[in-house]
Amino acid sequence: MTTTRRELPPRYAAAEVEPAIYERWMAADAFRPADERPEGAEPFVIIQPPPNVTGALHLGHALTAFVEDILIRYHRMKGDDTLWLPGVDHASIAAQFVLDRILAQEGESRQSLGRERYLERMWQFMDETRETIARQHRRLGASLDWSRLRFTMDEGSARAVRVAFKRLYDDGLAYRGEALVNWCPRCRTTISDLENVKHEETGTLWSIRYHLADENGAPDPNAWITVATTRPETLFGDTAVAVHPEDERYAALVGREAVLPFLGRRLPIIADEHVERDFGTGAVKITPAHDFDDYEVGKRHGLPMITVIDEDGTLTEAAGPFAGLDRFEARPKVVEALAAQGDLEGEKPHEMVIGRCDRCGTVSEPRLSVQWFIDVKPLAERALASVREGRTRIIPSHFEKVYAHWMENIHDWAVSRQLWWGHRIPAWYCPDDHITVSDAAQGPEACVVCGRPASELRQETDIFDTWFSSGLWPFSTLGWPDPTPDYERFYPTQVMETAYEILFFWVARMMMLGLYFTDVEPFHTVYLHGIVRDPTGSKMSKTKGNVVDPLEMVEDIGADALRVALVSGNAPGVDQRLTESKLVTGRNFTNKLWNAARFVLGAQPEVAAAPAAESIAARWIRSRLGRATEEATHQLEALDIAGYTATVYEVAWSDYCDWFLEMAKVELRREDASDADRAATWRATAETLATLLRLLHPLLPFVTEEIWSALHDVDPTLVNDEPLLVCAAWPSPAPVDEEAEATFEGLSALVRGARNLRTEAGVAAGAWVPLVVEPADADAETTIRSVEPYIAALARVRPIQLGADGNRPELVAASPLGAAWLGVDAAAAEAARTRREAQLAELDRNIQRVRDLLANPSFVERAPAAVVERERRRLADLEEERRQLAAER
RNA sequence: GGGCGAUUGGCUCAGCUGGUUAGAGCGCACGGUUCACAUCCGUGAGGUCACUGGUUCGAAUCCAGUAUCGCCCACCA
Repeated sequence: MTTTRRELPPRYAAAEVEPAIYERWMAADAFRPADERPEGAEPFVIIQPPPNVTGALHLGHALTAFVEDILIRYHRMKGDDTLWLPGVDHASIAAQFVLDRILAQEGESRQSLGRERYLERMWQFMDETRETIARQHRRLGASLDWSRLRFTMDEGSARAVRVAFKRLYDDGLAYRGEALVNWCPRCRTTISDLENVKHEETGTLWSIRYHLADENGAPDPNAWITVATTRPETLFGDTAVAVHPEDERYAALVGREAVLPFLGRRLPIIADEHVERDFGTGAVKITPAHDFDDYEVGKRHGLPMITVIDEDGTLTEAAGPFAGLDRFEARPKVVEALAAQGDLEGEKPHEMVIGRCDRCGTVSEPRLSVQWFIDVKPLAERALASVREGRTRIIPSHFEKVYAHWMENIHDWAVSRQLWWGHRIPAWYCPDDHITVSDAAQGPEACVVCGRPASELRQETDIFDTWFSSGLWPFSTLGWPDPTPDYERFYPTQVMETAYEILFFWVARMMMLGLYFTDVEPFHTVYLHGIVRDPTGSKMSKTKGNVVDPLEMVEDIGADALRVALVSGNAPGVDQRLTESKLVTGRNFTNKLWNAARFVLGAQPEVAAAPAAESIAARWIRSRLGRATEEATHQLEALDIAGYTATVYEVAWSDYCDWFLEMAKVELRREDASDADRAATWRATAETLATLLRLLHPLLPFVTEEIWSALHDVDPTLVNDEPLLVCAAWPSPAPVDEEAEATFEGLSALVRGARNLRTEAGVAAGAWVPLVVEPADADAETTIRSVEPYIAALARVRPIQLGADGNRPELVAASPLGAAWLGVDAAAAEAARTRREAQLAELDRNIQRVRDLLANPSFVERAPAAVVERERRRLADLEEERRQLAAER
């Protein structure tokens, strides 16, 4: 019977091979769940953060895709009913930011196009970038179910948004009202607390005299109260001056009035506990429309609220002579004018915290305006309880505290945005300003209050914060609010995986909205990964120019290699630096596996296998792979990605390649082997390679698939007649073969010992030297005889003499099978004796340590029996080793 | 001002609920044209696990405190 042969090219050409493999997976429809849940299968659904449509994927996306892909591939192989749904987020503010920039290059702008044409242009832009993102995900190997691709601006999302909002409104949790919000004068929209990023900056603290009003209300040139402010340009909006109620310095002034510079408005001097006596002058100007603290003070004291800064950041008419100036131009001018009239008492640098727009970096402006809000407190309570009570857990767990702290201090969510790109708020106003909220696609038929027909209603022009639709993602993508088959089958989900950076933005919102609308936790585990940084630990950013493009990396070293680089040794929630050496490690690993496969395929004998007894090497590697399977399975179940990676890396490289394949070579090349023996050995080699490929597949999907298909070509039964690895089964652990493992332990110790001796004795690497072994007992002697060819080849020793002829040197290696030494001359042996003595001393130290431990009655009494037993065995092993090393001549 | 995290060989990092002789990759040293792989193979050096105290038979691991670094949250103008 002749065999089919397959050869692999010398180099794994990732850039060509990987896309072709993805095509094969797609053609086989490998990522789409079966039409119905298979009998007995467990659901496993991962929620992926839909990337923003605004551009290309970065390394963070790559890490996200890799972690999730590893988990989903494992669960798919395991036979679970898996779903990993791809999507894209419309990212309203970010998208507008990007499009505005593009338009600017074309000499156009949002304003010049108008809402309708702007949105047309946006859709066009989206169609391009959405495809880019999908293509890049495929290039990374992400096994997403593309048949379920969703977009937060599609009709399903739009309907979910309307229904959700109407329900919140009907339940009294969504409301419209005037309040002070963070405003970005550049983006000209409200931004949420989360989008208002605080920066520590050095500003100036000015002390300004506000003259007291005399009996006629005119400023008294000789009496004043000095206020401290960092924002003199807002003084036109002042409506009071406040001091602390118990501040004796100012007690007499409370109830009197001060006069506002430039405008002459009279400001009551009020007492409020909000004022810190020790800060500045102890007196504060109160500008309720431009400061969150002052706003609260203003509300408490019923002060007027005057807006002096417009939506574009320029001063309003209320600023009198300074009207029309930009807020930052106005500031020095106001200071100058105050100085000119002698009312500037002082200025000093001041460390302060300034809010900036997350998107564009512009200093945000507290601004009084009418907005839609959601009262999220009741939702937050449930979301908090879910995590506290363990119905949803967060990995790593310390983020549970961070989450709790945020939930406990949550404020109402300002959800309206004065932007165009997004879901328009489904609220309609009649001429009497009655509000009608409707979830119907075509809007309400009439005003719910006065019954005016739809034709007289106008819809709110504001849109929703992007995160409102993202917050519905786990269920809106499955068909909610309808009880669709997907919703019934895949909701609630299992794992939500994302970067810790968006814990509040997204995860918290999904928890709150999910619980509120579906009455169940949207996922049971939140897995948070860290940030990928540059080699110096800096965050990657376009402005710093230190951005690594994952797609370039992939073209260079392959998606599998990049995956190893990003995923290995990275604990959840911990930032990592991506270094050149990690990338090289990844590349080398794929290369190693590739070459191992080349060897296996190339070593195929001419004659096909006939049943034969399995060699000790094959038995050992099967057993070893069984243990690795068990370990990897536990690690993947526990979401320990780095642990899984380490396990399979180790078993592939050091066990399969370094030990097993070297032993297989011995079997395949020994002259006394029959064709049947060779065929059997080769078959075991190929079969165990297949098992290894299954274990490695989630980590190295492409290269393993390519090798798998070569094995399949050679003989489909090698891979259990499964043509595609992606659809193949996760291995069930082979039973442990105690005998084979013990034998291997003995032989590997002998080989290692002999290699040590070679190096120590300075034997040339290629030279064959005699080895003498003194077997520990009769069984050991039998065993040694059975593995002699392995020892000879791996340690490059020949001949191997069993039993000492009374001429034992001091330089020996110890092993469970017995002591061994090289047949080299005395001088060479002498050269290494010192080292051997050091080894003995080390052994003695260890023996003493364990003896002491066992001699300690409280250890023997209190430590678990298994621990004591293990120490006893260790002592025996150490003593045996010492006996062999130091045996009398 | 609160809170969280980190501190382990030259570098980058693993070490779960306390029980190994503290690991890996890179780097380093020595030796290798053994017919899969130099993107490789073999051997080796290198760590009082930041510091101080405590709990325990036993601590890198738990507790308290200190130091340095980083992050998050926060309405002192």
